[in-house]
Amino acid sequence: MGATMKDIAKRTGLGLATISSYLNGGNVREKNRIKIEEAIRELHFEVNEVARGLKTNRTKTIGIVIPELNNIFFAEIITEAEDILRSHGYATMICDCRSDPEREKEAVDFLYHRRVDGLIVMPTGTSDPGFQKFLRAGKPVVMIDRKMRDVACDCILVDNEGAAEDAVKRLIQAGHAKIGMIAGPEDVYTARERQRGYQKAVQESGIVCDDSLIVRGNYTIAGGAAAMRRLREANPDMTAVFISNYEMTVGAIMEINDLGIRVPEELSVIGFDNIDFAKASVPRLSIVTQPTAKIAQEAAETLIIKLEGKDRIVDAEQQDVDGERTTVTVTLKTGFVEGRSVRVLNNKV
Amino acid sequence: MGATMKDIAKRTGLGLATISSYLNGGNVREKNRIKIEEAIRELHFEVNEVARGLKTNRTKTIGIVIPELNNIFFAEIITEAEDILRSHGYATMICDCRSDPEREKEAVDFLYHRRVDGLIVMPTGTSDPGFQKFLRAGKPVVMIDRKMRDVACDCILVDNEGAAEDAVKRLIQAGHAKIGMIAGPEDVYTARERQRGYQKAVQESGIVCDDSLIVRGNYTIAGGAAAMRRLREANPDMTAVFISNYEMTVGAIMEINDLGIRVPEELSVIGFDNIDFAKASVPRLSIVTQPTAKIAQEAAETLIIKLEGKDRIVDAEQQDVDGERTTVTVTLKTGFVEGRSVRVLNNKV
DNA sequence: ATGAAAGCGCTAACAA
DNA sequence: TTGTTAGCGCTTTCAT
Repeated sequence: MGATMKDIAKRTGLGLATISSYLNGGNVREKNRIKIEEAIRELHFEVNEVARGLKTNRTKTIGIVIPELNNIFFAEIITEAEDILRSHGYATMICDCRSDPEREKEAVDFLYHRRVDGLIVMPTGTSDPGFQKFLRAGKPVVMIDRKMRDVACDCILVDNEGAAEDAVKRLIQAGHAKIGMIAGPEDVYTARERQRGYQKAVQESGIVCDDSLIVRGNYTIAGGAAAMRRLREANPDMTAVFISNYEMTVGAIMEINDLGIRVPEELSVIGFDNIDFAKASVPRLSIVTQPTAKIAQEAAETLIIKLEGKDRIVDAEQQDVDGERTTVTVTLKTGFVEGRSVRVLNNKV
Repeated sequence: MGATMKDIAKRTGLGLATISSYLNGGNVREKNRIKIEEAIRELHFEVNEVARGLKTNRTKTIGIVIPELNNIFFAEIITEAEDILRSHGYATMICDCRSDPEREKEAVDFLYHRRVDGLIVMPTGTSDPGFQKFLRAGKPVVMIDRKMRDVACDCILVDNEGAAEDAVKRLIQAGHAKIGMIAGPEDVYTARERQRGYQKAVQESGIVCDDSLIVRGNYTIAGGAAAMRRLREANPDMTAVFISNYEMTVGAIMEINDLGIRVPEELSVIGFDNIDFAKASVPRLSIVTQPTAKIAQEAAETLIIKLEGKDRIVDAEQQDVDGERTTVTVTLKTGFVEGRSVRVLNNKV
């Protein structure tokens, strides 16, 4: 349908190589450059990336594998990453594996067949769903939000433990001694980290440390609401609660409203993610925020550097010899947005 | 790196065509089939889709263009569509244009260059960002959630007007006469439709129809909260409110809680989308639901049928002569999930 | 700086 | 059924 380089060559009377050179930023005589540009315009020529990909063995396409697309935190990262990659000429193929390791394997395999140049992933399962295959083929893999010990690749992490620890310490500093936590699923990496942060803060401060103060939700709105209720039932005298993801924060707040508990007079609350929700809450919620844009940016750039850097063409053998390539692990700091949901107990507000 | 068909041919002593035939479901002698399969296994052969795409001029890739990825309604549809398409062997390239017509154009152009086989889009702008180019090239475009008069393609819509009308009529039937609406931005197609539904219901019933009863939010949580406040201020005697998207529903509910308004005793509420939120609300919220999975399914299937159907190879000329191809417009019914947020005024509860 | 020609991995005539 | 061959549109030596 569309015009090809051949057409441009014919039209301009130049050789194929010259056109190719022009297209790839090579040196072309001024006179010819003009002719070529004219022909391109007239013939509506557009490079066929597919053919180019076949030849160069690079598709200029990045695969993205995530647990859930309909989760604001993930969606925000993806949106941003896609934007950056596209501005560098890379297309993205997104695969939502619905937190299912089986589907995750399929997705990775699918992307491998599609010959994507690299991968950005937020792993779901515990064992490698096929990332090694990419690495062995010299294709970069960047892991987000989570690390896997048996896959040596770049990682962009968030200091989840530190974030939780910091949040809980703020509560402690404000004079709270009986602090509940709505934790996430045990099999989720970040959930474990956040819980560890809570425990660290609690233990270091020597305040009440009771198992009944930690209730596990499943990262959903309903789960957060149920957890809040159980937490309150088991600990009527609890003065503060830390909720460890967005959906559960929404659920917990709804439950708090329903129980008629006043925030922060009767209960202090620190939530997670989503500043929009925090701002709309009354009183405005204090929350831990994750640097989604920064995560995406780091991930995309790490990938692009590996992709375009001079060490791009790496021998599969050589990597095996090395045992591991130079990989980077970036741990980003979380933020904290102060609201009015934490009551200061030990001195006047 | 990977083995090619040639390698398989050499290994088995067969010709290239036989291998190709096997790969594409052709008839191959049992004996050879086994040999081929063995060779494929041993050599870890995998079809190079890029090469195949070059030859067949089909990339087995679908482009998706949406206004916002971090919007649950869109994300749910995309997730589902991606899943279906992938199960049919199609990869999806998703472009988030952030509700910006300019970016939308870029995205469509980008996907065109990438030679995607078809498009699923939820248009943002008012003028064609380049869909015609696809249609002229014989590539199907399926529009979701919205129609554009100057682009003749398949459309999967939701009966927004009917949904709003139905919701408001439920309130009227329950005896409410002063019903507020939190409407969406004026330049959003679905927002206008929902507003029209409200107006229709109100007018037909001859109840109070005051401009101050419609307040426009911007489809965000904060916008919903602000709108709720204004609505209440302007109409202290309003007994019911209809909120026309999910984010604003969250915001409105928060504001209602903050103002200490009891639902449904003092105010009846009908929200939109997201059943999770509705369920976790206390009292459980009555909401209009959109059939996201069904939308995705219809869109994906419509596309696949066009793609694989016999009328696939359509002449550009012929289409122009026809003026328009056979296009389908499907309008899906919305659902309604009954909660406990609507008070019945005219008789006992 | 430019041209000629080979070939990336596959499909699809056409022959056998 | 199977093999031979000619491209798909591009990049990339290697000459010129």
